[in-house]
Amino acid sequence: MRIKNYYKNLPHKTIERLSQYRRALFICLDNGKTHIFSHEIAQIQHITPVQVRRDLMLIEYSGTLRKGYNIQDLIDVISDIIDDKDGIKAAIIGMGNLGRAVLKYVRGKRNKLEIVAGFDSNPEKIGKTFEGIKCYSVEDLEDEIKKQNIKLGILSVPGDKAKDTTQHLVNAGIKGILNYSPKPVNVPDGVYLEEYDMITTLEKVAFYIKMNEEMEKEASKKDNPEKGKGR
Amino acid sequence: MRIKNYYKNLPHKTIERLSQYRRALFICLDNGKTHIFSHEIAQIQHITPVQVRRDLMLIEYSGTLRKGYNIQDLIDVISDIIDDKDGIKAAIIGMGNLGRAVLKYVRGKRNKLEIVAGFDSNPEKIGKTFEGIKCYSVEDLEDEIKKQNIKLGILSVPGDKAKDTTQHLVNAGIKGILNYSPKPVNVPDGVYLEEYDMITTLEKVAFYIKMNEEMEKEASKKDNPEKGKGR
DNA sequence: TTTTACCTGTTATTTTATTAACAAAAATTT
DNA sequence: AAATTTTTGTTAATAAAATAACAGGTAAAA
Ligand SMILES: NC(=O)c1ccc[n+]([C@@H]2O[C@H](COP(=O)([O-])OP(=O)(O)OC[C@H]3O[C@@H](n4cnc5c(N)ncnc54)[C@H](O)[C@@H]3O)[C@@H](O)[C@H]2O)c1
Ligand SMILES: NC(=O)c1ccc[n+]([C@@H]2O[C@H](COP(=O)([O-])OP(=O)(O)OC[C@H]3O[C@@H](n4cnc5c(N)ncnc54)[C@H](O)[C@@H]3O)[C@@H](O)[C@H]2O)c1
Repeated sequence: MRIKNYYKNLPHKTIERLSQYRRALFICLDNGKTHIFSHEIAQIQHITPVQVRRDLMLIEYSGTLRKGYNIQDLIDVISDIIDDKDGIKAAIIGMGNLGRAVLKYVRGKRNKLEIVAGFDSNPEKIGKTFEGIKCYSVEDLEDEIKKQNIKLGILSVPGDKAKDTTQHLVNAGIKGILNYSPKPVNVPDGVYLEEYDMITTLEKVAFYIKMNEEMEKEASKKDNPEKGKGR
Repeated sequence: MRIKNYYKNLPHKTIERLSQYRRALFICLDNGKTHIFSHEIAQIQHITPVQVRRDLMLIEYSGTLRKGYNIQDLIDVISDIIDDKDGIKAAIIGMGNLGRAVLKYVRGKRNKLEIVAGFDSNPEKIGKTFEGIKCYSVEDLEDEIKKQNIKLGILSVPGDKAKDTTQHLVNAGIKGILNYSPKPVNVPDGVYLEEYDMITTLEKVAFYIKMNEEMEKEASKKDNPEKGKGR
């Protein structure tokens, strides 16, 4: 029991990092490497080597002393943990700029996470194929989700449509939603929700830019104290 | 001193939430509301009312008992803290699907965070205008960044161009980078870096979908214990 | 062969973040 | 006018995450 399900107690942050490690490992593999040290992974991910080793300890993966971790092995172990054995099907609702950017980026990258359908309300888009996946009418949303057993919905519709669309997804029995629309939505218990807003990320970067600048200004005042006297 | 700079000690998570609160407050203001309770903000953001009140305590903003917080006031207070007084200019490097989606979304939404230029290597895009902003050649990147005093770079170029482009941004004296390219990049001290990968977010959602399902399966076994005996 | 340098894996400690508990005050009800 | 309800603001307690400390082992160097 413990052996089988230990990953259910993994910290949320570790789950995120495992996905990031795997991405980094794929890149390293492409570059012809076979082994990697914790400090190398750490450098790529901008974290500490201890953090990496601790995460790997939690998933009970061991490397070789002085040789590091076997990249392909580690990819397999991480995949075992974070991927669903049978794969999870996803759909994009709202095939605009963002929806298509997501589709293009994700499509074909992970074999256990497949985008199998798009939905839109615009007649010009309905029936068309984008990156090899078909765009359905939102009117068929509930039916298609059920029929194709789609569990994950990626929401990229305009803000004023977010609430209704979410309701349809929930009605269809969706299991998780990644909401990129500009309005927060609500889901019932049992549906996992994640929301992301680029403006928040941008504002965070802007805030720390401003803070760094102010701290530099203060530091230079200390070097020339006569300049920073008046108060 | 303490009064002037207290926000430098705000937790990182609080900074993120302040941006999210402000977004929610804008929406409420649009809906004609003037006041809001902590539990209402909490409900929108899927967090607890205590979290909200604690954040507001940290920024020393007080509401009115039994009336809640004045929305416009609170927006102003948050803006004072997270916005730069003189505004921060940003540029998008890589005007593809993603770059244009970002541009379209962010453009004009925040008056202290302005996207003022795009850059691309594709001759068909260079010189064109998207959403009212001009697309320059990457060859002019360093010059334009310096000339226009652009401090924030949004990276949405293909992965194999990420490293070089970052170097150019750093050379030009950029202060912060938001990297959406599929390869992690490195920056020197003093440059604030944030990276975001949709696949990581998707994989996280997929992981918790899988976990929820397995937990439900186990729970139903407990209800029909005879079914789940064999080990 | 001994020493040194270099990594891993784990436990202990510290820091950061969240939640709980509760006092105080204003509006509302009885 | 007393009691009740509702909501804020703050301190105290808990939980989650990150970092530090270090033991132990292996390869390479001396
Ligand atoms: N969260 C973020 O970081 C972020 C970033 C960029 C854009 N956005 C937001 O995401 C949304 C999509 O952005 P975009 O640039 O692709 O916009 P867009 O206008 O290009 O695309 C929206 C698409 O949704 C379709 N649509 C409209 N109503 C619909 C409905 N009821 N059901 C299904 N489809 C419907 C439209 O036909 C269109 O194709 C916008 O609301 C935008 O504000 C969010
Ligand atoms: N992090 C994420 O969540 C995420 C999501 C979607 C896409 N992506 C990635 O972001 C990048 C952009 O995605 P997209 O869908 O817009 O791709 P795209 O191909 O539509 O856009 C890339 C743009 O970059 C331009 N470009 C190429 N080399 C350049 C250079 N040296 N300097 C400046 N511009 C250059 C191209 O001309 C093109 O306009 C891709 O690498 C994609 O994999 C990341």
